[in-house]
Amino acid sequence: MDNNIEEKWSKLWYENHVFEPEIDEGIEKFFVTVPWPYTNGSLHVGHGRTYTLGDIIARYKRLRGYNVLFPMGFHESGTPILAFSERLRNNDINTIKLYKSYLSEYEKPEDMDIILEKFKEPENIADYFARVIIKDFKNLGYSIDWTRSFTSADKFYQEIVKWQFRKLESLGLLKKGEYPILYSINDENAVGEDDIKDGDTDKVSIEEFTGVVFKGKNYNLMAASLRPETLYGVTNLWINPEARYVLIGYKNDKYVMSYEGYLKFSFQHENVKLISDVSNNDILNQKFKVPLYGICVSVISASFVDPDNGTGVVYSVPGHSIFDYIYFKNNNIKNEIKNVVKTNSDTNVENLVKKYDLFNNDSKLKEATQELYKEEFYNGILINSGKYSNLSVQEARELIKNDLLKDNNAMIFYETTRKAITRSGSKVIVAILKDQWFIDYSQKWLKEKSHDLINSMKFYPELYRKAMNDAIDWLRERPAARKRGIGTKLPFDENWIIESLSDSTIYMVAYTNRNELYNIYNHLNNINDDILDHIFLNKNLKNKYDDYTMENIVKAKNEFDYWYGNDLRITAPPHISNHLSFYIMNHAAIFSGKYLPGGLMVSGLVISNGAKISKSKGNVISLLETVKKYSADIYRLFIAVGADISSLLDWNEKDLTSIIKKQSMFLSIFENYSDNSDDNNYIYKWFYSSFYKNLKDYFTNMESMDIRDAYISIFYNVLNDLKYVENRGFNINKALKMVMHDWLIALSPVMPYSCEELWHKYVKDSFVSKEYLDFNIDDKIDYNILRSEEYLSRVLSDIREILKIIKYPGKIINLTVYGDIQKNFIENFNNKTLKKEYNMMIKDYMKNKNRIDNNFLDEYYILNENREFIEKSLNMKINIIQCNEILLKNPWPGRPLIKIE
RNA sequence: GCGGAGAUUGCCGAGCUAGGAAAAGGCGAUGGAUUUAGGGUCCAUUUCCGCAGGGAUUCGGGGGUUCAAAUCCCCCUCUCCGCACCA
Repeated sequence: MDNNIEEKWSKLWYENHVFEPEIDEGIEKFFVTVPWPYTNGSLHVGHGRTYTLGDIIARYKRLRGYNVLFPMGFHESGTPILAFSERLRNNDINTIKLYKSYLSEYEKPEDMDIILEKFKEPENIADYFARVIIKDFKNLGYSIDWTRSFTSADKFYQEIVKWQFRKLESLGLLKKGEYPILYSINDENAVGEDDIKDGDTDKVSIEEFTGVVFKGKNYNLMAASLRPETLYGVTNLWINPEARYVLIGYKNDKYVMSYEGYLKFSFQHENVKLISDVSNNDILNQKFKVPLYGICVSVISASFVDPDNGTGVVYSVPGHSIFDYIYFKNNNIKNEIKNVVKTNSDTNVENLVKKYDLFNNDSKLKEATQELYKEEFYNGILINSGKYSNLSVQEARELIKNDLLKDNNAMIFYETTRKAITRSGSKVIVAILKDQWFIDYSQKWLKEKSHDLINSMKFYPELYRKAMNDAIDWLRERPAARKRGIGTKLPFDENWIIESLSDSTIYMVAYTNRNELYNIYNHLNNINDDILDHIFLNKNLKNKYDDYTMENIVKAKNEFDYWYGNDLRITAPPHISNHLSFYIMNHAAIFSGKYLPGGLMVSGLVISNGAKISKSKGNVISLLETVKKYSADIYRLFIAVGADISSLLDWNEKDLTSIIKKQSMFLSIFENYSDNSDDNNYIYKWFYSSFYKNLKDYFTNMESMDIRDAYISIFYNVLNDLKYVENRGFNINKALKMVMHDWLIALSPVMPYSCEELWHKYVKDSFVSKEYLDFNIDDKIDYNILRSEEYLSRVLSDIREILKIIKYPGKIINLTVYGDIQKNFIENFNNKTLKKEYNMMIKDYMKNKNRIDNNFLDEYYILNENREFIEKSLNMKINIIQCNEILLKNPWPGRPLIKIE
């Protein structure tokens, strides 16, 4: 199908408002959504799966007679667009390269620099890609109602987000608290994955250390540890002889730690004061008391201590730390080594040192440490640890940590899981945000409501219902606002921007009445809560509004009442633990009854040529490129039949080729069509029945969203049937003519362009995209005729099997079909009214019993009707005989006797 | 580690929910047909054995339940995904 045809229909659909539905109380509505795309770049073949599935379902529901709303908007919230724009402003080479590659799909080379220049303003990136994505989606033939489109940066929409947050607040779901974040000291800003060097490939996260306080005469030492449960095994403390240590004041007490540690600590606690530097000798000359345990230990220099990890002070547990143990042995330190954790295995410090030969080869040091920690964490029991003895390591760790914190013997110290710098080269640490806003998803009433909702929804495939329920249980508080990024200002505190996933949980409501809300906002410059309460929650208006506003309010409410409930939302698995959970929980919190989500479809991931799609693998294939190269219908066909919805779909040339072949076969059958036949044969009746059997299977499968199976029936099987008619020597045009009308409608959800073109050429001058398909087709299927054809092919295959085994060439085939004798025998045998003279048939009957067909087809007639076909297929003559005697070896229904001469 | 999904033929993948002659469909391979240059299209074959439509063996490994197990139950091995503030 050439691009001109696609363009033509795309334009005509748009001009004729084919996909812009209006309220019609007489018709049942169906409201389907897919997540709005994020507009920081162009889309690749993987992105297209969800959107295409959405369109296929929208189109299918339309042909089933539903009033279908399939809208689309754009997500512009969050930091990535901002970050990309900033990098362009900084002339970052990789970012420029990336955006040039996006632009090269759409623009002439000479225009690119001008556009790139504009991208230094973030909103231009968002606007630009929203525009090209619309173009991509139109090219793909999506039946989207673009008149209801909006973005998360639109002012009127942000009124809804604010309303939503005030609702959450009134429900007691908003909270404030402390929260650790990744932070750049130089930039004085929170940093995300995008801001960190190699942040996407080597993830940085936050680790919680226990900063244990060792009391001394003049000041305390703070040693940050991940394993507070080993406290009773402490033999000494370590500091680095080369590092700078400082004395700090905090909460009426004095502490010593490395300078780097102090910097981090000061971002995690309030009112931390740097007093002075402290000489290493001063520290080394003192003893410090181990909390809880109570003994005093000395401080020893150790070069392996990293001043930029934790506090730069480490407590030494040679019994359970391989680093400490090796340093003990290498430096001949005589302190007693104490064991405080017991496991049943041989995995302990000494054995691991031997196993990996760590004294001579420290390359495996980290690995061995991991192995030890894992073993002790999961299987360890505390010993020699005072009142904590006999507790499991997991219990003891929590308990000791809490006991230490309670008496100010420890403070929480956060550290990054690896050393990280931003793209601009400044250091990334963990800072504590005061007054972080959270949405509290941990509340029981909300979890219960959400589970109820999930259990009332439809899931495709079913397995995601459990995944969804689990995700809801696992969710706790979620930070819901950030200090920067594109988005809506938090209504209670304008210094905060609502976080980008939290501003997109109920946005589908605005698809129903986008234009009216837009009007109201433009007219009033805001949208009061009482208006939105009225429209969305059916509450009474509190204020008086002018006629224009009232008109829009009434219309907006009608639209919402008619369309809402999002009947089906389609996404990918990575959304389960975030977007979909928020979607469900926010709806459960705010809405009820028919306005709650109706169903969820989760489609598997798309890979490309066997590998995960990523820039580094070089297998990113742009959606636009694909459509240009192949065609929208080919892409859509691949999405529909390439894999089951739940399984992963591999985009590759080989599978694509076979789909292209099938599609061009389909097109050429139509191309060669002419209405020229008055031929009559039972094969046409068979084809007709078989077609409606396939259509019936199509309906069954589409109703349960098994799109692949549905299209194997209606596309592949029907094509094969047509070929079969042709191979049998009959007229393919006559067969095609009988089903063309219904076939094109049924295929149109997946191949809208081809079907639209063929429909206009051969059927009539209306839009196939708006045609309905009759669901009641049972009376069009003649099962007897389908069985006849099955019978025929079974006989043929039996004959072939025999021919294969016998080595001599036969000339004539005698086919003896069952007669009245056999029929009567079966009936009488079942009724136990068998006469004596038939007894000799019993043995033969029993032997073949489970292969006998109990539909008594007129086999004599069928074989005679198809005599020519059989003879031609086998290149042999056949004799057909109807049996009328009692035999030792009988023909039975479905199993004629075959004798080759 | 926890939670989830999975292992079927040369390969990709159905079948498993409701147990009843395993191998749908596709790709690849083989043979044949076709005035097919080649790619194309069609027919057949593609676990093994078989000179009559038959038989045997198979669904990651090992047990069990059952007249009957790819399917239900238990154990083991291996693979993939998620584990949080990021769209």
